[in-house]
Amino acid sequence: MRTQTLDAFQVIADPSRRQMLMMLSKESMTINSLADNFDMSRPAVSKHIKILYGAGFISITDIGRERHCMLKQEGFNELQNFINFFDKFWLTKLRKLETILNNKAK
Amino acid sequence: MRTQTLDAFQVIADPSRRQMLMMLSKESMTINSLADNFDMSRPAVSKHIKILYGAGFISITDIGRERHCMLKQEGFNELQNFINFFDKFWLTKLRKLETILNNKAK
DNA sequence: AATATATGTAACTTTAAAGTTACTAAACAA
DNA sequence: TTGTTTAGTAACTTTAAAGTTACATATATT
Repeated sequence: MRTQTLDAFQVIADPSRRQMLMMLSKESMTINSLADNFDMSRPAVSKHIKILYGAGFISITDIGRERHCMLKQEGFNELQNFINFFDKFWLTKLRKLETILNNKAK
Repeated sequence: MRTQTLDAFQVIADPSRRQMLMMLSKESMTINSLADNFDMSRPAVSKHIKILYGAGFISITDIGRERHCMLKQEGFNELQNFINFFDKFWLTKLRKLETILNNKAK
């Protein structure tokens, strides 16, 4: 696995990482407690966490030898912007259709 | 390039495909007119379009030998659900914070 | 009919993401 | 101090996404 920083879209392209984000929406978790829920080695989970951290999806607080991961809003911003753009597109399209229908009804 | 169907998240992980979706939000375009805007071969664009089509991001209307591509809402649904989930998460978190602050102010 | 245009497909190469195992380092517990 | 737990890193392998070129096919155009 490459540890080079991935962009927000690449980050959520991986199902395991999306699953990790979902789990972290319930409670903050350590690397090991996350790893318990996945069918992959602990180092693999560790690298996913590094990627999530690097892209601003989570923050990490070290408590002794444990690393506590919790969600961070920053990473989601680019995705929200993308989706918002197309939400507006579909809304505009719908309005145009309504206008056409209204004109026909006259 | 594999032509196997990719999920919605994998589809938008590619910057070229996101760019294609942005362009199609302005106007419907043929494969060639799309390809003119990218620094890659026409077959490469053709395969991206196939992927976008396969995941429900675009519909295609054949007119003679031309294929006219236009946006289709279906492909965006899964992404919207994902983002909505976390939008709600942040909103809930904000409300909890407000409650705490209000209690302190008493 | 011959030619040009628009597109798809097959076969191939390159690259990097995702995983593995083995090892290291730091914090804690005995 | 010795051993256990938590986590990161290095080196490596596998796989598939992304691109290429060459060729095939169908529709227009002349």
